[in-house]
Amino acid sequence: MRVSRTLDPMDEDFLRLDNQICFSLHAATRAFNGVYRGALKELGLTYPQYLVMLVLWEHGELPVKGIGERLRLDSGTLSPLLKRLEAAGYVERRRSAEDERSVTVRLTADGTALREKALGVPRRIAAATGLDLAELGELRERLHVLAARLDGVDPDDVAAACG
Amino acid sequence: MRVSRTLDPMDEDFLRLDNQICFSLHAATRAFNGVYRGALKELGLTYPQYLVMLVLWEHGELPVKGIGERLRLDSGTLSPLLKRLEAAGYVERRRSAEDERSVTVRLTADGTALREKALGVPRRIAAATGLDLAELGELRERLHVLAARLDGVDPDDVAAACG
DNA sequence: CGCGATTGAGTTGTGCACAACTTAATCGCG
DNA sequence: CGCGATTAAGTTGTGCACAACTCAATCGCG
Repeated sequence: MRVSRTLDPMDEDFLRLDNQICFSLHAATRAFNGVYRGALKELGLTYPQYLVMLVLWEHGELPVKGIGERLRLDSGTLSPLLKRLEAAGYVERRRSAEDERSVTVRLTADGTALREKALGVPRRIAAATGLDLAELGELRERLHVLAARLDGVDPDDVAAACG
Repeated sequence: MRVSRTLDPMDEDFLRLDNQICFSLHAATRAFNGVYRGALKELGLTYPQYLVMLVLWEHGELPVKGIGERLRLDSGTLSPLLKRLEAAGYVERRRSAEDERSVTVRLTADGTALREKALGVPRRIAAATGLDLAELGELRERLHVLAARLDGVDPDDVAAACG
């Protein structure tokens, strides 16, 4: 009963298009990472570390779980990353008093001060894209919708249909 | 002399927008990866391995360098990845006769056969995005332009302007 | 209250990305 | 031809993403 699907000549086109789309996304992300890498080197931050700092600059202080919710990252990724940010002197981690399971991450003076040096980064990145603010905003919106849609997909659905 | 730049109130807006854009791109890529992960599990492939297989299904046989050029990946990434694809029985690697520096990667019978099972994947992914072919094509084009633009940027330019 | 279920953080193991490096083969210029 | 420069692949080391797991603290229901 699934023969009609796997023999569909459209699938050939999909495979070709897929080649281009998934590669484009992959390549765009890595290109972005590369440009950020250059911009962030002087701050001593990697790109994911910069994301965490952005969140902390906005919220001041958050539990690890709160950072993870905002960046969709789990403790397996955040724990070592935060340990490195702490070693760099940009954040402090302290066990919460109310809930001993929770760890609160707070900016140090150095971490707060780093924001001043980071202010120039986004403008430079935006310039490198060659897009104006409106176009960047639209791209952001599209990617946001796409990510939300994909995050809502049941993995088993996709797996089941591709067996 | 750079005070006039770092005090520009626009930089505050850029930092906020940047927060959203770079996060959106990051999140979209990881969401895509997640959906592919589910779809590719039954094929025994990771997403980057799938990209390599797509290239090989199209070209049949390529030197490592040729794969790297098409996917913008270096030997540090490809060598171990190809070793795993070889261990899985999907490709063969053989030292080129004409140029002993080069290694030719070729599909095995299993690797070629795997394409049939992969044909159903992209359709399923496309469905998960909720976008039609035209929209996907447009997204691909935008990302392609963006990546090309960012790849062309001199890293030192960006670094210099963010000191 | 007491105990099983849940939750938050961390650890371990695998794979990818990339920088910096090594090694061996080829190229090309004098 | 000979030798320094370049090139292809591979290795090493760091950091991220994620799955699967541990452990301790908290929750919540009987």
